[in-house]
Amino acid sequence: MKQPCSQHSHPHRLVQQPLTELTEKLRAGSRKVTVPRQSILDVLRRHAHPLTNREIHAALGKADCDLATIYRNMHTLEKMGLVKRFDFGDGAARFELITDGSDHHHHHLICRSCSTVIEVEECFTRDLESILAQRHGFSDISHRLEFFGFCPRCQKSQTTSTLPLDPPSKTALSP
Amino acid sequence: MKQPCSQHSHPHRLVQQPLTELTEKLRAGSRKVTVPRQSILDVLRRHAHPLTNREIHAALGKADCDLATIYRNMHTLEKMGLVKRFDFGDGAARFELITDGSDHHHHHLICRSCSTVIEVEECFTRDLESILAQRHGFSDISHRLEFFGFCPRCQKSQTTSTLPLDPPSKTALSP
DNA sequence: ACTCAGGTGCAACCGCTTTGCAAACGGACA
DNA sequence: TGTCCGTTTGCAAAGCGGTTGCACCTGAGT
Repeated sequence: MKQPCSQHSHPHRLVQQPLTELTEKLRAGSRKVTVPRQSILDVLRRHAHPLTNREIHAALGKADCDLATIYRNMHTLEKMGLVKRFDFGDGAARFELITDGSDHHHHHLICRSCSTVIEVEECFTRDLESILAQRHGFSDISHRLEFFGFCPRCQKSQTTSTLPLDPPSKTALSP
Repeated sequence: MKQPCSQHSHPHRLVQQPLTELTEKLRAGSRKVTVPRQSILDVLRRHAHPLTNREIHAALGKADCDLATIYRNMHTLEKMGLVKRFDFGDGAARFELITDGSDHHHHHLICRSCSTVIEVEECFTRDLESILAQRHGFSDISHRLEFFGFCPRCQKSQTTSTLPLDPPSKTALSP
């Protein structure tokens, strides 16, 4: 959440910067390049892992906008292929910027205790998808796949306490 | 939702029936074999695919109980290993009975349009799990995997109409 | 039958998300 | 630069899945 000097220097040039391919895509869809949209894209560009709408909202800082605006924009950006939606199963949608224009299919390994996120490049399901398409006549098959476990740090802190064997956490993510 | 003659015959024997291993498991966990619990298990036993809490509630029929009771019981039953929770990504948890006592790991192929569910036995992710455990030091790795697509019937009905190419459905499930 | 931990119904509540509406804004065009 | 129109925004209310506190009820051991 490091923010560049926001109060004093270049106050009117900051928002103009990300006029890259992102804004071009927006215009191509007869979508307007608004301040909230640029700020949201900027926040996502500065974060490696998927963010919830609330996290985006919190990270906006001075460029604050309504939470409803973020929800609406994430739908728009997703539909335009600028952003990808992930579901960690905790009831809150998460979003990642699609940087290079191509999707870059990947999954995540999430700590059930501290919600640390690690990107997973491997995906063995493509073959299975075509098998399923053939066998059941389904088309446009896609999948959702996420991994859950306990990260090294949380394993240690659990061992010290009286490790609750059954449901390891109520507050954090669980599959 | 076929219900056996409920009004006139054997009114007090109907509920007694499912005293199988299920109820034994309940007792083993110092859990009581109550009418709502039996009814819920009975509903799940009559359905092949995962049901939401609302669907279970609707299927209860005469043995109606509060929705909150179902929510509470699904947690209990899940914790006791009688029931398995699935997440199709539409915000509502779904539950399947674990019939034979063993988990029987599987996934689902879900139609994005009509929500038809097909069971998928294959799963290639076990190897990947151990790779991830080694590489990142995570423990107790599990995964969530579901497939989405368009079933044969919905493909046909789409072709007749002016197929909306982008977001195929707003009401149904989408990954 | 007595007793009590566990379970239920009810109603209020929580967090994430959507929506209706009036005002504000972006961008094309004159 | 000014006008215009469709898009977007802020605000507030509501929808929806799920949880919780509390008083009452019930299953099951004695």
